[in-house]
Amino acid sequence: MNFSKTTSYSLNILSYMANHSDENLSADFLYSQLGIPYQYLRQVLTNLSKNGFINSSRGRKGGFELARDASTIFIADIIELTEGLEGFNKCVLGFETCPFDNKCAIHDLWDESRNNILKILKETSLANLIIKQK
Amino acid sequence: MNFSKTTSYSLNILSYMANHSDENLSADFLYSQLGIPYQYLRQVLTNLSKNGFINSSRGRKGGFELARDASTIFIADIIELTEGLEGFNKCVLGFETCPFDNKCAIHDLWDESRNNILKILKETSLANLIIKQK
DNA sequence: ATTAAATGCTATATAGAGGTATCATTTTAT
DNA sequence: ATAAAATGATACCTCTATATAGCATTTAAT
Repeated sequence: MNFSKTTSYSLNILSYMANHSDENLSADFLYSQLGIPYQYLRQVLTNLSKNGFINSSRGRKGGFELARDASTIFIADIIELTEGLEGFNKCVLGFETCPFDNKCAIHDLWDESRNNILKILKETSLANLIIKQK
Repeated sequence: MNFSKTTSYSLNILSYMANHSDENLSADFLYSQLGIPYQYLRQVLTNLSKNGFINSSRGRKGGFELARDASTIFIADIIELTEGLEGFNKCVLGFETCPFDNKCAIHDLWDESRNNILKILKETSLANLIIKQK
């Protein structure tokens, strides 16, 4: 019951970038700042780049930076990329058709709480993270 | 962002048993009722048995049944066994010490929602599942 | 007693997430 | 031009959750 490491890594990278916008950040530098294994960090960065969250520039002085304004990148978007949001639409008991007539006893309570979380994820942008932090 | 299959399997098995208390259920029969791979089902049953959730009887006419009253077995107890509840005490961004001064921007909102879920898990017993179903 | 039906136990296979290593390519500084 | 510093791409390793298989042991029915 947790987000994957890849999701955590991605969120951390992007948060860091949002806090250092207009700076070109190399994988080496990010490695020194975040506690992410170097080679895996590289892969995650590639993934974020290929999917339009960040831009990359090659060669000396190359690096990465946010591709869009931090206010337009929502946490849910990132999670959607890294592990999908399907988990938020599933029965607690783990079956598409819940054995209890497609609606087990805690379905309602569960859905309410889970929808709260989903709402947070969809409404909170990287910019929100920065602003609220300060 | 989901419970493990082992957790789902365990919840399903125990829910089923709560709905069929006083019946001795064999692995073969449970296999026919629940969609759980047979050999893995056996392992999960052994795990539940070793940890006091169910009793087993060997030999012909052997099988499994709840070890305690359904009202005393809470969903959180089961999850604690199968995958632990540590995930509910972690920072969204996945770090013990959140980069944002140990309290990132969505920490509060997040904790509230997550605590709601945890509360549900701790307060809902197998008996509640049956009762509410009817 | 013997057999059938059940669990107990344990070894092994498989798939995917996470992590490591290396070479190719691009760009900048000299 | 050349070397250094960066990303691009890709192959492979490792660990764990999940799944499979089979033998050992127990119990009940005959």
